[in-house]
Amino acid sequence: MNYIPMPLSFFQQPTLELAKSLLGCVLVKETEEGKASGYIVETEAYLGPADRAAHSYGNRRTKRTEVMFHEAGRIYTYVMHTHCLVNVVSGEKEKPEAILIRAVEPLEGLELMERRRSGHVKKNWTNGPGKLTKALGITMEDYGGNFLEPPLIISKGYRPEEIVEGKRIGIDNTGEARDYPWRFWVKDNPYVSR
DNA sequence: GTATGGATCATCT
DNA sequence: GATGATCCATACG
Repeated sequence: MNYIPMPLSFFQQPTLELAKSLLGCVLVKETEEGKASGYIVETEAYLGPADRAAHSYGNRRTKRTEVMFHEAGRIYTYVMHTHCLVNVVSGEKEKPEAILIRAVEPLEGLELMERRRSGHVKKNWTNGPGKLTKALGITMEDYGGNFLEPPLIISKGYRPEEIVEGKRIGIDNTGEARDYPWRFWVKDNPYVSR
């Protein structure tokens, strides 16, 4: 299968628009073991300065959040407990906004994913932000790169029939930011988390 | 089906 | 030393 990276202009949409546009696109990771990919079916937006739940709240700029201050299309990976999460950097330069990829639907490299997620049924390979990174082989080594060229790219996929929006997940002590409807997913897709 | 607690580590105070 | 943008196993209804 041949993948065509989305153009830079695709990533330059407003963050909430991009979060919706990413649904149905294909996330592809190439490693020495082979290629693995999946359709993006769930995303979550983090709008820097105004978002108490974001790492970049109040323009907090540290070694970790640095890449969010760069141009759209860059890769922001982050280690949470025992897992690695992956984000698409959006917004203009100096605007620390990003979109968390929460779930994908397995497409290519099924045997590879099955090995990486051994002991689980297919549905549980990629239906969560920490799971899909493991299934696709995404690590902190991808931090700071961009989605326009290998080994990690976002490619054109399909156009979802219906997109649903709702409150974010996994945020409970961050005040009102918890209730912002900044989570998007493809309606009725079985790989969406929860 | 829901609820709870432990794992385990980079990052920040 | 404290804190999580999580996952998984276990317990219970």
